[in-house]
Amino acid sequence: MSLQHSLLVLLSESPATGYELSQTFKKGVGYFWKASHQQIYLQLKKLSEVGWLEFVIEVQRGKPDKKIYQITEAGKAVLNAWLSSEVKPPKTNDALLVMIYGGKHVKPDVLIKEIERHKSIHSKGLKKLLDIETLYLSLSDDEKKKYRLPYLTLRRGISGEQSWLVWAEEVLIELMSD
Amino acid sequence: MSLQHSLLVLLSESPATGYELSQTFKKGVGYFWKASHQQIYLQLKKLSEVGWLEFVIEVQRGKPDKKIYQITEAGKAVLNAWLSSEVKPPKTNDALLVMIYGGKHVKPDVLIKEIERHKSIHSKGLKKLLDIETLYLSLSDDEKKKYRLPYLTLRRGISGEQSWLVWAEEVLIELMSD
DNA sequence: AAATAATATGCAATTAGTTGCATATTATTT
DNA sequence: AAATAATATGCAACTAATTGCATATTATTT
Repeated sequence: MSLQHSLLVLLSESPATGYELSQTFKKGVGYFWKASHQQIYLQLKKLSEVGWLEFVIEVQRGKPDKKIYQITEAGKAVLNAWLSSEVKPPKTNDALLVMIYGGKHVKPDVLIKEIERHKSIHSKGLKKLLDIETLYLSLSDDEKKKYRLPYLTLRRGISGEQSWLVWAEEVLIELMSD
Repeated sequence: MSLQHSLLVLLSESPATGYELSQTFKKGVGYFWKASHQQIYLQLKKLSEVGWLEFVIEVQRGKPDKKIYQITEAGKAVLNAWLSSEVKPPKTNDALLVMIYGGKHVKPDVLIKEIERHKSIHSKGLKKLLDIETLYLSLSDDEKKKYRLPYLTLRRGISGEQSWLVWAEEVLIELMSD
């Protein structure tokens, strides 16, 4: 179950609160992992109970207290073992493709509308990723070296979105030629 | 929950057994939906109970009996309503990207080996999809028209694999330049 | 000969993920 | 003023998916 490993990877970089991690998934690395805040808190608790994470509580004024988690040596050992293991490719379950597959039962307009809506979502997603890339490319060479591997994952996020958008254009052209 | 809708879409094409549907997901349309046979049987049972599917039992010699499911009129109505609804884009949870993101904790060789392994899996997957495309392209124009929309989904399967393989090459070149 | 695969279906325990709800305070928007 | 968002954490019910196991027979592979 790789949510735990995703959390360990992120925390191996720097300590963080559950909320910060939730935001990271929402805004930063959602192109390769997504999880609800409830799931994240649940797993952080479990990881703490087995000793792979520890936390300090920081009291705040005007806001709830923070629990800042950081990875333990045991957590690092587990993470390193996992990083040397084999993982399964992700499974694809894409409801839009199911819709297109069965699309002969509805009018092309219906499909076109939904594909346009998804196109808009993907375009926004791509823009976010390109903004992150712009930020990365503005770093000094030393800093770039530090984030080289995360940048490679971002490249996948970007290339995946771009290829999706190219395909969506192909589909729209085909549907509109009716 | 779109496994039910995936099953309705497939059965709107022609009646099938749970086993055949399971094979279809394994060999034909796994690029946009995957499900275990247990999950498929569970959902077929549910869909039958609510009247969206019905089945006939066919006795076989030397093999277990078959249950051939087909969509009902109620099922078609539900499917049509769903085909006109909005669906969410799929969520991506890719453990290989998590590994690459945290890859500074292991030697490049370790990452390279796992990426090569995934590359092999993806290449085989692409070859399967290209074989299906070859089959489609060998059809008569009339038959092609019949499968035009499923072919568009296949195009996504293919373009997704191709873009992944291009990206993987980029990553390997970067990792091997160390 | 034994193990595995294929054909076909299914039970059930376990794990993973989703959704709604909640607490409490401040800031911003409607 | 009321509603919503942001900051932060969390409980719990429900749904979805995974995994292991099972039945029974034949065919193929080791």
